[in-house]
Amino acid sequence: MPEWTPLPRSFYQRHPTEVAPALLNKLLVRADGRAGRIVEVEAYAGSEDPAAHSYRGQTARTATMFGEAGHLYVYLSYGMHWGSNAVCGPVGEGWGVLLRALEPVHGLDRIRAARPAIRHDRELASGPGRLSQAMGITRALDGADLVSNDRGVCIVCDGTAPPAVPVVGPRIGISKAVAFPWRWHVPGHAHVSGRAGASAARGGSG
DNA sequence: TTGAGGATTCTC
DNA sequence: AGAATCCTCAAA
Repeated sequence: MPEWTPLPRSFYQRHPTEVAPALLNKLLVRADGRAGRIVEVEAYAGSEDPAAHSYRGQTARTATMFGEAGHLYVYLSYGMHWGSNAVCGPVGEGWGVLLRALEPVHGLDRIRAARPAIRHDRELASGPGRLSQAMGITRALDGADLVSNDRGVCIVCDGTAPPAVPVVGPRIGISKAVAFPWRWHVPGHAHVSGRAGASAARGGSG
């Protein structure tokens, strides 16, 4: 694997609506060699965002979200899937960016082994639950530091810039603040979740 | 102590 | 369209 340096703390110390599009085309990397390019993200913004887990203040579940920027916040979704977020902003705000889809780029053998039932590679990590399963992320990694790489999870830049004009739209799967345009993805990318990714895989225009 | 409601995914 | 599955949190 190439030598990569994790993104600095300062990268995360901004509002999630700035951090989220900046994370597109960065790489999520595990110490065992698994790595994937981030192609879809959503911002969640604490007390200003009714859809955020952190909207009503800190709880046991969301403690990591209210901590230092650059740490991994992992939550259980629908009782069976894990969701992975990068905490951002000042301590105490409860801001974060949900990682929704990856294009696997390294450690494909391990990633496929973690997702034995899939038919196509585009289903390996195209969705927050799939992404976490593909990368071996569970609540056990909640609070891991993506900057110091203390527990074998980090986010790096391999020199690829974020898309100049990302696709922006409403977030997926929420029932509050449904109109906030706080989801971003790489245009025309086959590994984006849902209809957009499938359309891109067929050669659609976006 | 209770129960409604999930930042989803898979199969029919 | 419906099931799977269980933690979280506010208290109708």
